[in-house]
Amino acid sequence: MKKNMPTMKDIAKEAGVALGTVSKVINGLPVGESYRLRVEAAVKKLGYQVNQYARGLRSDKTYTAALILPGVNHPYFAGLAQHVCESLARRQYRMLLYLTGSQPEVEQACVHMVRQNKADGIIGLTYNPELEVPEGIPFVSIDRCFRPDIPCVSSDNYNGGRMAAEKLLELGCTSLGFLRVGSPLPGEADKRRDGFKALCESRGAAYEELWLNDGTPLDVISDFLQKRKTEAGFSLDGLFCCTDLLAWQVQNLLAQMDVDVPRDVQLIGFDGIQRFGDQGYYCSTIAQPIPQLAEACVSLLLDKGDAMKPSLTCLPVRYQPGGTTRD
Amino acid sequence: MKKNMPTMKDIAKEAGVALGTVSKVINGLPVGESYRLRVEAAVKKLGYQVNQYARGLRSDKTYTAALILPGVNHPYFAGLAQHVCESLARRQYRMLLYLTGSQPEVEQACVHMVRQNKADGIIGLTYNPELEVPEGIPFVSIDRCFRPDIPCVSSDNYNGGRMAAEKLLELGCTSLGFLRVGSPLPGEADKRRDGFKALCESRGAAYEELWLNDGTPLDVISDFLQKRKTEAGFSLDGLFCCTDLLAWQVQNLLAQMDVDVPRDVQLIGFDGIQRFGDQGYYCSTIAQPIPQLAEACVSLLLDKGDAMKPSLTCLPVRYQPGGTTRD
DNA sequence: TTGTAAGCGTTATCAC
DNA sequence: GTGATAACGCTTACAA
Repeated sequence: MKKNMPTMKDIAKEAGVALGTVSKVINGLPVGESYRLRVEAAVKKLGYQVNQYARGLRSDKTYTAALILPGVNHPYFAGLAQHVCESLARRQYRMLLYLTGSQPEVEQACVHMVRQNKADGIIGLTYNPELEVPEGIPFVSIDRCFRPDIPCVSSDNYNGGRMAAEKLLELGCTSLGFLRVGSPLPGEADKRRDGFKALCESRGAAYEELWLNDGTPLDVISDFLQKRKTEAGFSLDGLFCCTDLLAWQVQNLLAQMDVDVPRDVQLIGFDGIQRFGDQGYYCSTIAQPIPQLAEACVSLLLDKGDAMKPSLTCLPVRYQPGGTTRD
Repeated sequence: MKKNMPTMKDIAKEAGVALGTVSKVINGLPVGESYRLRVEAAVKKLGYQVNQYARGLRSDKTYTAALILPGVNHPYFAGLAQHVCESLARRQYRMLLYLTGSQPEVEQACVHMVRQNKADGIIGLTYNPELEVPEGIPFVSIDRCFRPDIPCVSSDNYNGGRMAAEKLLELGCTSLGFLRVGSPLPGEADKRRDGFKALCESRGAAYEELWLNDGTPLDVISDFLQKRKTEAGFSLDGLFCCTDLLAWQVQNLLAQMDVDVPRDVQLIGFDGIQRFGDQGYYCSTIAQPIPQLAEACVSLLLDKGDAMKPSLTCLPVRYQPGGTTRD
């Protein structure tokens, strides 16, 4: 493979100039016009490509960033991967993708691997609360503030929760419920509840919640819902689910119970997941601004201003009707 | 960043051995027991990590592979990315992800970038029929045979088409239709039609088709369906759609037309896409074995046997009921 | 302004 | 079996 790959030396010989001159031309440093033309011609003629490895070895700049995610099969993660990759590409960066399955040890191993591969930075959506991040390598965290010196980017979960409550009340609900299935480890997404609850209380609306961890059988949710079924319909008339996935599952459970959505209960999810990536929403939802989240991460990681980096960046969310509310 | 990173030289000094000895220990080459222990202790003490860039520079082995995809937002692509990444990780390889938006020039640019970054190989799902692949860098293609010397991996699309027809006939259909929206550029997926049609003909079943390119407005499909609506129901009683996405769109159109699925028409898609990645199918479908496809690609790319590489590897598909058929 | 040469952290080839 | 030493392709002082 490298056998046939021309090097700067070859270019220098072909163009009849010195090695250093070639390097300067490649890197856009000032050089005599006639020399530049000769070098550029030789580059084209031999089809020269810089060897990023050699460059990285020498100058500690690899134009590569690593994205660490639990997986890429879930639409939210897929969206992040897509847009982070695009944001990086816009800056001529390549993306190394590491998948962890949310296992703390794997997350840690990924960080070590990144160190080996000398990426210029890491964007990570991780759960390991004790993740060791070697200093010197820029790290931006998604949805999780796990160290004050590591900038975290997330949606404005708190306001998202508030918006959900506000919307449900605006749509005529009087008795609200919050359902949550998620990681037992704390994260920014937990604020969805806080915002929702806060608004309920400030408006004096009835509030109830079910807080579960990942892995809880659906039966538990089913029971919760079943107990609230009344002859006329349902004792709660507005439900906020912490994710679209949960909202979708709840929708199915309610359908099985002959509770009509949105007539008997109105439902709002969170995330803004679309079928097949772009074919419409599963439910009314608080949509996360995924492209902007991605761009914020990349910008925070690479656009080195001298400015102090905010420890938390919250991007505004947006209410998206999707058929499970009466609007 | 590198300031604090210990190098082999540091290890050698710490352990009081020569540089070459350290290298041998790191690479598992035979070395005196006492030396090995000393080196290993030093490695642990200083927290040494190999610099893959330096290694790559020297030995042209980077333990990195590139995956080139149109995007990662669509569930099929997301599944491929997920499983290719896992298959690579199992072999201690990292994955560089390049996204092209199916644009031929971008695809070509990605191939060039990979060359710069000296990946050990490329797995690509590309459309550019004239994609130039520099020799010397292993390339495995997904769903597209575009050069005889480049191994292609895909599902057994032909048999998938046959299975769809067979299943529809088995379920009582007598008048079958094939619907297709896809790239105008030829690919392995086109064989879905061939298999479907061949089985229809061999069984003497009525066959009809609609062959469209990406970007065609839904109205065209809608018109096609509308024309086949009869008083009693629908003039076709079995429909095979070339993708689950199309099957889902057709399902919606039929619902709008008050044609009942699966009562009036039975519907089979292709791909095996699940909602939220793992929450059940959109429709009855011919499911692609995505983990196996990924593993096949990686194996073909990295497991260098002296064996000749097959120019086409077709993996078996599986029929998956999903509510749009009467089984 | 241009050319020269010293590394960057590894691996691999030799003498010892 | 072990330890110098020369590459690998590039950047960057520094000298011409």
